[in-house]
Amino acid sequence: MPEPIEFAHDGDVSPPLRRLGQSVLLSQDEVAFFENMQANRIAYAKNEALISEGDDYRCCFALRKGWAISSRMTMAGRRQILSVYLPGDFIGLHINFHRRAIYTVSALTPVEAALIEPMRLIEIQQRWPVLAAGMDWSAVRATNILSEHNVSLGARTAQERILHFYLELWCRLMLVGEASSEGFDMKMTQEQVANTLGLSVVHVNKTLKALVKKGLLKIEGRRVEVPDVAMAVRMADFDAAFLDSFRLANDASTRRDGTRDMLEAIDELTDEMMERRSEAAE
Amino acid sequence: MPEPIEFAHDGDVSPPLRRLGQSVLLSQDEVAFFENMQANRIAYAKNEALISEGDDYRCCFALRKGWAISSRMTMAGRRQILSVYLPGDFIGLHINFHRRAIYTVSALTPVEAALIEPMRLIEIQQRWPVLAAGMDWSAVRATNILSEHNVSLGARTAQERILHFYLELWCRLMLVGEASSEGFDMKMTQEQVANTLGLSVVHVNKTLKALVKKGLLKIEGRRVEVPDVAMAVRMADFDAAFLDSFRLANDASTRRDGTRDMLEAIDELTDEMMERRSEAAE
DNA sequence: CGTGATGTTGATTATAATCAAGGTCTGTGG
DNA sequence: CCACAGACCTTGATTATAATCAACATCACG
Repeated sequence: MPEPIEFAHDGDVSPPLRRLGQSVLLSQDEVAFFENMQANRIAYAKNEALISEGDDYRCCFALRKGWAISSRMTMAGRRQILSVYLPGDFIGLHINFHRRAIYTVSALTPVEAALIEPMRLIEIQQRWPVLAAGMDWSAVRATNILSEHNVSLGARTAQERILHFYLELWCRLMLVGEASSEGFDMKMTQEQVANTLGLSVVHVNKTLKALVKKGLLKIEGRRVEVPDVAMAVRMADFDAAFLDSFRLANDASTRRDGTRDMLEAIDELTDEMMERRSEAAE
Repeated sequence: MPEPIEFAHDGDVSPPLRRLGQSVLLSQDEVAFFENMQANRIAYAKNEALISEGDDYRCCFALRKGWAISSRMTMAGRRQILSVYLPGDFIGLHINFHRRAIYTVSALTPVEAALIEPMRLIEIQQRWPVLAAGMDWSAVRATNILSEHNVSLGARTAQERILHFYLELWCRLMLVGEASSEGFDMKMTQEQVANTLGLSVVHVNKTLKALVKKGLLKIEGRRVEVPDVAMAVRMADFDAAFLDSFRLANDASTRRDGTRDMLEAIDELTDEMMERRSEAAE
């Protein structure tokens, strides 16, 4: 029976490990293997491409520092941002299933990424089942986020969309210690937000102003705060379940960072919302 | 070394197996195991729910007959359809990662589904690696489709969106022998299309009319045809790569159903489009 | 026959895109 | 230290796209 490890400080572990550790109970061996695996690190400058659409380069990354995005170009010349990668996220986990990359991944800020060769992934699947389960969950979570964006794009107003997206980022950042319960630092420009949420820059700008005016957001430069979380969660129809459901090892005892309070608060609001949603359905 | 199996008629195999066989080279044992696994079948009536949002029921299905959809309700009372399941697709492969279902799955037509217990999935992962790889690809493909819908919702006009969606369905149906190179039978109402593509029913109706008028679609009742595939593919910015990239066993020799011609034609158009897209990017 | 679900159409309104112009901030080179 | 360029943000005016509203038509089915 593997014994869960205790870290003196969260700073001791890489963000990817930290995220894995939140969803899965890793043994010392697994931790060692995983941290070791990140030896091969690459730094990317702001705006540099990690993967380009059409490449037949097949490699996956664990994001250690910085933000990245994946995007696709439309023939009409529009860019759609498909996902935002934050520290701790895996990039291109399934790239090996394709002959060539079907999207571009580029650094939003200076980035440090650990390169994970395909062989490593196979090794993990064969020899480290718990690690593999954690990475599976990571992939499932990425799909959940994508689904949630689908709901936003298809069925939410600009205000709801933007607010929802900001809350999502905030939650995700908190889970890797890159945001406090006060707020977070937004690394995306309004244009990038627009390309993520299917809106024009101008409209994003105006909508943000409106949200600030309503007291749903507080924005000073890059700094974002949410004055009234309960109100924001309600108005954005936000449910943290899609970010935080794989709780095999994810109970109170494993969270030593204050993250829990906020996520629990959102969970509570969720129950209330589930009911109201059923009512709305008839 | 397992030997690939040959079927006298495609009708001899279940749609899920047929789809797996297109992406992965299965041995006789694997085929036997997989077909056996589908013993436990459930029939659902039109509109019946296979899985309901909030359920803690955890089971996955292989869809054998009929169409199904997954959807979510917004608090504002809007419904967003997240994915459409066609014969051969897996439903809820990752439902075990969640405490409770985060979306509803319901039958669009009468449905026959094989129930796959969680234990079976674990067994597959441990004992049938090739089968597991095929199912992994299935999951990746589902994510690709979701990404593509994201692009549609965020960066395509109503006409492009609808045309793209119809082409997607056509391709997917051809791969399971439910459509011919002439066209296919649309099982969704205009309202369901609207809820998938983030449009209003009225607008879907008018846009469909416009597409028909332009000669991009031909619609008679449920029957849909695409008079000029090349034109349609170009105008919808359609690239079949996201449906058909995992070609370990997917070369000419494994396709005995005429599907290849059309997909290859689309592939050819794809190269041309890739170039134009790069130009558009600058 | 009704009755309910689906499809169709035109008129009106709302939301967001586009266009155009400035404004602010930051880093760079003179 | 200042001037300048480029990236980003802001704002108002105009236009386009799609939603909403309101009928009515059609069809399948009990």
